[in-house]
Amino acid sequence: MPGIRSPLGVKVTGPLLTAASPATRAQLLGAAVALAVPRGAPILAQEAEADRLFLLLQGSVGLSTAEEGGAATMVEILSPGEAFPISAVLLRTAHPVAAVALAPCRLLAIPAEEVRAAAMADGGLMHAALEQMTRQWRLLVDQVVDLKTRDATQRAARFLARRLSAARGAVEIPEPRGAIAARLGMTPESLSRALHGLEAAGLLRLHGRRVDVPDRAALLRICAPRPGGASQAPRRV
Amino acid sequence: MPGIRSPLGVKVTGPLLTAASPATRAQLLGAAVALAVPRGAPILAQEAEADRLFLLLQGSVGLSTAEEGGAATMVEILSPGEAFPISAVLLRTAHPVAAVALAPCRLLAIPAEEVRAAAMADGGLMHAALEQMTRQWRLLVDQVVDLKTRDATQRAARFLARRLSAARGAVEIPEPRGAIAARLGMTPESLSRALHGLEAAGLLRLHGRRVDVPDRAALLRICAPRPGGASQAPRRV
DNA sequence: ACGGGCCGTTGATCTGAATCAATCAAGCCG
DNA sequence: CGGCTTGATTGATTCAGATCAACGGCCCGT
Repeated sequence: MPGIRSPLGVKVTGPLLTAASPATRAQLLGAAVALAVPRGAPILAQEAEADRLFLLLQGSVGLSTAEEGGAATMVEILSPGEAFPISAVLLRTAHPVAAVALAPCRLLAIPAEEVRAAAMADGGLMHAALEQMTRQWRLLVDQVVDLKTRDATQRAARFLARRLSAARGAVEIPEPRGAIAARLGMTPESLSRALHGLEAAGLLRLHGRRVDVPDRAALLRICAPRPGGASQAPRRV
Repeated sequence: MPGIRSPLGVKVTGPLLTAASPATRAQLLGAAVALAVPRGAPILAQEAEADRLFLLLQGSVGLSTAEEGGAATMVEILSPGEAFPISAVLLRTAHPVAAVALAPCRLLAIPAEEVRAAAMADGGLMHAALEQMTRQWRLLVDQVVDLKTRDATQRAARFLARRLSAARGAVEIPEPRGAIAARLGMTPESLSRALHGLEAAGLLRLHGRRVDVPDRAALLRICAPRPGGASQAPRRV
């Protein structure tokens, strides 16, 4: 996908804006404000109404929920190119999850009013928004399946494999271990053990925040669903 | 929400169609075909391209995924009023989950072409589609939080409480126990123990497929997140 | 350079839920 | 009406992963 150079001089990629017409895109980018946030900074409070649409250019943003009891969960980790919170901005509803920077981030912020006006005028943008929500839904479906049918080691292996585009190579993990563990539904201790177990099996090598994966296919081979999981659907009810 | 009487004589409710203009709605309902399917019947195969949009009028439909290994997961259980697969129909993409009747169902099927044409012409329908995808996304967010932060008993209690509209009353559970257990991420044995544990605690009474709940609030009180769950987000990284 | 706090790792123990196995209730068909 | 298949329940056992606790390294600021 070709990058689009905004008036701010930053390259903008991501499926949402590329689906808009050039005129719409120029309009939106003209209203955009670039910002940088340090690791750990809150970007969006839980249940807040979104007055801006954020485009993640660099870094990593975690979507987490905290219940009154104090327990928090990392629901999703967003990578560069993603926009959020799409539906909260377009539908004028509160966003049920908080967004926090898990690594130093560069973001583009577009006023919600502009985005809504553009979506009204440009059907392609609305279509792309539906595509993005569908994509987010599918990612959560995958996560639910993972949580229900795979053990901790398999979930960790899949997480790394998904970050690796090529068949072999290195993955950068800029997020703190605790955030990854929360995203994967386990404790930091369990994540550490899973990762070191995979290293002991020769499937990867840990170098601080870099992980070398000699063979992505081998990593995924570990992830076959457990023969008898907590998962049986009624066959032929 | 007022019911809309279709040419087929069935009452149609649900947020998707009520958002369309009367003309669009009449057009879609004119093309609709009513059908009834028995418990256990497949409605939509996994990864299939959807040629029809289904509206669930009565019964219960399960969305499940099966991986080659044979393990299956119940991702979501749909109630009357829901439409599926919205995004697969509108975006012409394959639906990643299979749909199966968990109870005898009455459905309305609308050809995909009609729905796409209507969405093109009627902006309200597209908007409603985005709303519905957002709703589905939020339901999955809730499910992920449940799986990560609540134990089996709490998940079972929340499932029942969510089916109960009033503060007290009876819930009908037409679905087989195995399907519910799969939706909740546990085995049928664990679900049985959780349910009977709640009954022993006086929070509900089991009568076959009917469950009496004397106090919904008490049921939900059980569900406070575990003080220290597998859930800590990085605080002030 | 030095202290201190935080993050990640490692070890020991405990527990919730899966698994294995058997029983029981209930449709359903012949 | 009785046998048979299927689903729900109960019990015994096992195990993955949470919890509790301690340690080491790294980065921070002074």
